[in-house]
Amino acid sequence: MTRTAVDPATIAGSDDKGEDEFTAAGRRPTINDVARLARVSKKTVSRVINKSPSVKDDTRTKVEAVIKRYGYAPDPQARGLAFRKSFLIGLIYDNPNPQYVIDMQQGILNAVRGSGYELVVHPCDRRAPNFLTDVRNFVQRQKLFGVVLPPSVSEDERVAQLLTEVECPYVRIASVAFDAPECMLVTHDSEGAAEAARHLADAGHQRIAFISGPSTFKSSHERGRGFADGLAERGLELRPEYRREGAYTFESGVACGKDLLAMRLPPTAVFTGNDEMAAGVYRAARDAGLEIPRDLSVVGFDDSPLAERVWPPLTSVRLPIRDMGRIAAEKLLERALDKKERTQDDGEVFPKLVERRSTASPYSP
Amino acid sequence: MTRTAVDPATIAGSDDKGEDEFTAAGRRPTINDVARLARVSKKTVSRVINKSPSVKDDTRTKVEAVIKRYGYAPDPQARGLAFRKSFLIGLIYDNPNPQYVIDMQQGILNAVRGSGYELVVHPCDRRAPNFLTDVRNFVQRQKLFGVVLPPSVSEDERVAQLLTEVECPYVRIASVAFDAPECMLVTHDSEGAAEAARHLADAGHQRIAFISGPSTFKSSHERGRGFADGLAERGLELRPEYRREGAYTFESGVACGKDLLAMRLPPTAVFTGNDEMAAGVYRAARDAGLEIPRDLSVVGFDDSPLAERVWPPLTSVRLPIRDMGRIAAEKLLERALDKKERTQDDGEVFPKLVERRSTASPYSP
DNA sequence: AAGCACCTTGACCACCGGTGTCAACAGTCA
DNA sequence: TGACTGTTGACACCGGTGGTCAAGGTGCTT
Repeated sequence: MTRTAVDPATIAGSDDKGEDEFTAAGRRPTINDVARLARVSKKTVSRVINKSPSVKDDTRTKVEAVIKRYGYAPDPQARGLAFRKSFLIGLIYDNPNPQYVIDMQQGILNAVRGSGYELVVHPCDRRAPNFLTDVRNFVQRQKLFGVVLPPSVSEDERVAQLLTEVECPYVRIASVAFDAPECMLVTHDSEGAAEAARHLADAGHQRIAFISGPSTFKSSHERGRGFADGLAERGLELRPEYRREGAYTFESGVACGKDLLAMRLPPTAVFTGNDEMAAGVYRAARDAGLEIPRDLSVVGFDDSPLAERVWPPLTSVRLPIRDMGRIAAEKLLERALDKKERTQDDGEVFPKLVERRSTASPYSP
Repeated sequence: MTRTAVDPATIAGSDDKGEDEFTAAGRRPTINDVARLARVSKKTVSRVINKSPSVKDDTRTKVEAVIKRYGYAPDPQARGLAFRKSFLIGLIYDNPNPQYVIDMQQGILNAVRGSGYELVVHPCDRRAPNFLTDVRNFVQRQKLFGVVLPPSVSEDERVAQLLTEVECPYVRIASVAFDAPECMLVTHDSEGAAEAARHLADAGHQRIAFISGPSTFKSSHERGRGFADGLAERGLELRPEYRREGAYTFESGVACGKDLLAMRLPPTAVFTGNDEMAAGVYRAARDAGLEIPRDLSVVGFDDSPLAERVWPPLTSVRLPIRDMGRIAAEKLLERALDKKERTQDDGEVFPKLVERRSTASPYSP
């Protein structure tokens, strides 16, 4: 039986500082030191570290005691060299939203904390000519253990194909499933958008607009589709003249907002693909002399901190981004643990509408 | 002469995909392949990679041609194992501001792009009991090439001492210098704060308040000192009763703002330690029925995107955070390049006041 | 009691893909 | 001819891993 399992967690999580000859000096114990101190061969130490089943319990205990006592942790470089793998998880992203990225990082780190894995971040530009080469170099040279792909990189089939080619495990985070379940974390954006639609429809709005993100994001379509479906449930239609395509930026939100409000029959409610653009609509409304929510209801997407900082506080659809990062990383790590233990999470999360004070019934003078 | 120089840039920056036997398969060429194809020993290839001066020019040319043709790049793990160093730069931070962190990351990555170094992020909690052990484990196990320390971690002498112990180069980013020049990047926050003070004083304000960040940040004191100095220049005093200590969070901004505005003689202008708290003051002012800037002038610090998204747009002191990240990383890399080439940047940056629409002369009815 | 299989362990070697050390081999100059 | 310098390669090593095989212990069977 070949064991490819790799899990230094038990030892890497140790908070000991080491002792004796290893305290003062900067020198850390090696596997040879541990072998000597435990009076076993280094091969046995290796067996313990890699959780080989053919080690007697008291030998294991003895070795683990020495490991813990002297704060030994295997050198990831040496181990990686032998395994032809590193213990680095890559986060490849092309996302303008800092809060999204930070939360995702935090989530991933929560999952790998104390496991000996580390997180390497790699922002990129999907439109750059050397984008794919860059990603390939990054993944292959670092021999990444796995990568997490949030939108919009997750939607790029070229990236998925490339990672398959170089045999690098990945988890794609996206609003709908378009890959094998173990490679996907589905966020069901459409559900959240539908909830926003029902919320606005139930408030009595008829002229309802939608500002999407760029069409290069699948989530843009998905949020649009969910929103239209939600309106349809209430017998309303998302009319083409009330649709605009933004760029997920504040500025594009201002522009689309101004454009919508300049219509002969402007909308009384706007749903935007993210909070940044909602903030842009706030600006447009203010410039048009309109008051939110009296003259215009606004709903955003992301529930970023910004939603609480603008006035009035923005009703927004929340995605549990930290959890997403955590689950994605867990899915990667599962593959190393021989799939023994599966977490409860099935690779799905659902958004949820957070109601604040930016929506009201349409004003009828 | 022992060469510790490490600079795979020339090759790591290559965008070639390789050829022949290395194109189709996932297999990448090793140093042995290059040696064989160039008809030299692998040691000589190693010499070329490490820019050893004792290689004949035509040998070097020959080897470099093969390297380029087959898209060879040395394995960072193997190299690291031999060097007892990795090619990973750590960013250890304890900072609640996502924009700050993302900008810093981006700056660091700009500096190391194409150099073969990668960025490993390590958020932490300075107050956690295992904070130092955690940092030590991270740095030592990964054998980090160097670390960048933004505030507030940069201000922690225990961290600096620990890094010195384990012989890990670091660059501390802070508002004042308190370490050797090659270890410091000074941001001179006090200058920006003074500029804010002069701006408010020149507008005619007399009752001027300051909401600092937590006292665990040296920058809090530094910004306060600079602000007081700026006021003093104009013959004004920063009175103790107009000082509050916040936590760099929106909520703390609201609280301190409400507290100030409830005074018998409330301030007519407020300077806050960051933009988040300024947004909090906005909220407090609105809740008190005050209009900005008519009834209250506000100046923030950071010039985060938030400054443009609130209404009215916030006047704020800008720090060039991306540049700071870039310069910090460059300072680290310089040490590898045998200090031959020094960049122009001396390890200093200066903040700058960005005037928007949140300040005016005090309202006198 | 002997014979047997099985479990556990270690000794040893090769290997991952690079680097340091040192010696050998030019070629040049005195 | 010898000393010196510049260039190159053989070999051990970084700190782990896998593989093979044999030694010793255990428990089981007969």
